[in-house]
Order: sequence, then structure tokens, then C-alpha cells
Amino acid sequence: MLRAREDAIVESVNRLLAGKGFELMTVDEVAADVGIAKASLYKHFPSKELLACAAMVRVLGQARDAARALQADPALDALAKLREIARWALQTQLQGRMPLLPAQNSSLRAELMADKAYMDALMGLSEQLGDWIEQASADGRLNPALPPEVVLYTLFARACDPVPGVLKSSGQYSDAQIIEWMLAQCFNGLAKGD
Amino acid sequence: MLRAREDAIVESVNRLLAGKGFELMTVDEVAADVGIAKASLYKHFPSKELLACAAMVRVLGQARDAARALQADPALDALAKLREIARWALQTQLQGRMPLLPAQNSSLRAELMADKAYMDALMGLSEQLGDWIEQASADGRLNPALPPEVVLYTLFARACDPVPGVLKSSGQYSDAQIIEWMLAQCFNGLAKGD
DNA sequence: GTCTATAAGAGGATAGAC
DNA sequence: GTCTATCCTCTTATAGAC
Repeated sequence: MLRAREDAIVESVNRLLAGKGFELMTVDEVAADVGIAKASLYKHFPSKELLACAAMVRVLGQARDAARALQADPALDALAKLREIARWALQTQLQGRMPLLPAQNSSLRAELMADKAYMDALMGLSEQLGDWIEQASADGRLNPALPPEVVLYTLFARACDPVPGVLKSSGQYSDAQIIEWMLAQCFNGLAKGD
Repeated sequence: MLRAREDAIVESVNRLLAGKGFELMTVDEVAADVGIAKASLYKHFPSKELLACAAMVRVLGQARDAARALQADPALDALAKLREIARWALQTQLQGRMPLLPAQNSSLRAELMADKAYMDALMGLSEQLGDWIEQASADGRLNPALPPEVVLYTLFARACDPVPGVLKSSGQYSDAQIIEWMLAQCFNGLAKGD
């Protein structure tokens, strides 16, 4: 009932955010997409920012679930787990299910930072990735020129990389092919490693 | 006179676009920043979209100039030239001089595509980079898993990578340090090449 | 070409009935 | 909680005097 409706709202927000980003998404659109009046929407979520926040919390939770599944897999070493989480992000983005937030909107950033659910989800995921980065580093599998922070942010940034979308829009390549290229670039670089 | 004023306008647009992106930049702000009335601004540029377009043409011209200077340098092979143009993009972004366009705004994209000056600048730069990519590939210096198109788009995407900005905002690192990390990740990858 | 003033409309948010 | 109707601000763009 209430939970189901709010899930439907966040699902719509998620898709619209993935398609056009925060500024270009309007609350009217969300209401129309869900099939309820705008005023009803505001009974569930008191502002556009908190609507976006709910979508972010949702996707971070999904990422966390994906990470937990990988963590339980003994066949993968730490570097492979990092690669698989990057694959998950790219896949989610290519399927139009990755909400895009502007890196720049300060009012939105402030509200996100103030939201406990968001910060908890972000921190939880960061810690899991941080553990894997530490482990992969100890295994000698990471580029020694890069500090852990750079590795972490680079992985997060795969969620909003514009390159997969540009390649997909050409219509020439399958999602699987695009993802392999992106992973090859991200982990092995543009240059030939000899 | 007219030329100087329009240069000042585009310079302002460029900085504001770099700071907040197309949607969050308002024409009122631009007018205030230049120090003229909004109506005067519209005498020079008939729409907000064409204002952004002028900023893009300007930065593409600067990139082209940077590329020409590199082309004339016999000390650099093709891969080194690609690396230097990526460095230029990262540097420009970190200095707040890289206008950010939303990948998603279709009305803006349509106007850009329809603008001859924009398309010429984009094509000219792409051709120069394409030549270097071909050459670097012939030299056996590029990752053989990646088609030229992926290499080209990856280089263009350095201009809007969010990672440098996040690293800079921490206040812990110099621009030069950040750029070296970004180039190491982009060209050599996150993983250790053995 | 520059200004002041204003039109025209989009979009976030709310009032109040049911 | 859902609706219809409305408010109000912000923003793009233009009218018209100088």
C-alpha cells in the first residue's frame, strides 16, 4: 500500500533521473509518470531534493547488495571484485537505471550530505570498496602510482561516465561489448602495457 | 569594441558554465558578471543556447591551438601527444575554464549540432586526435583491445571527468599531482601492468 | 547598442475540499 | 492520502525609449 506506492515513485524518479538528470527532471513529470497528482507526491516526499535523495539511497543499496554477493564469492580475488563492481555500475547505467546527479548543484549536495540514510549507504559502500582496494594493493595487483582514494573515486565515477552512452547511441555495439571496452580502459589503460 | 565586448561575454559564460553547468547558469548572472543589461546581452547572442555554443566553440579553438603546438613538436611521438592533449583538458578543467555541458539536454544538443562553427571546430579537433590515434596504434603503443573510437571518446571525456574536481575539493593535493594521477589512470589503468 | 520595464511561461510548492 | 486549483518565484526573452 503506502510502501508499494513509494517504491513506484522512487522507481519513476530513478528512471527519469537516469534519463535527464536532476535539473531537467520536473516534479510534474514524476507525478504524471507515477499516475498521481503532484500534491499527492508531496505528501510522500516533501521536496524534489528528497525525491532525488531517495533514488540515490535506493541505488546505493542495490550496489551494496551486489557488493555483498561478490564478497561471498571465493573464486574472485580483490581486484576481480573491484572489476565486477565497476561492471555492475556500467551495466546499470547502460540499462537506464543509474540516477544522474549534477556534481555541481550545491543545494542538492547539501541536502544529500545532511541525509543520514544517504550518508550511511555511501559510507557502507565506500568501506567495502576500500577493503577490496587495500587487499588488491597488498596482493600487488594495483597500479602503485595511484593512492587508494584515486582508485575509489575512479570506480564511483564509472556510474556517470558519458562514454558508454555515446557508444551505445551509435547503435553499433552491444552493451556487453561496450562494457568490456570500458573495463579494459579503466583497469588496463589506453596505452599498451608491455 | 564590439569584438572586445563579445569576447568578454564569452569569457564570462565560459567561467560560469565551468562552475555550474548549463541549466544552473542564468542569463541574468551572465549579464551581471559582464556588467551590462540583459537586453544588451540578447543583442549580441539571441539565446542562452547560442551563448553556450559560443563558449564551446571558443574552448574547442583553444584545444585546437594546443594540438597544433603539439603537432609541431618533433620530440613527442603520437602517444605522447595524446597524453599531452589529455593533460591540457585536465588542466583547463582544474583551472575552472572548461565549460560543462549536460550530456542529456536534447534541445541544447540539437542547437550545437546545427551550428556550423561548433561542428567544424569539433570535427577539426577530432581529426587531429584521430590521426594521432592511428599513428600511435601503428607504433604499437595503444591497448590493442580498444577500437580507435573508444580511445577518442575517452580522451574527450577527460574534459568532464568529475574525479579531478573531487580530489581538488579535498584541498590536499596540488593540481599537478592530481593531473599525474589522472593521466596514470587513463593511460596505464587502475591495475598493475606486469 | 545600451538601458528600464515587462511580458510570458515554466516549475516548485501549498491550500483546502473530500 | 488523493484530488483540483492556485500561489509565487525564478528565468528566458522582448518592447520600446534614448
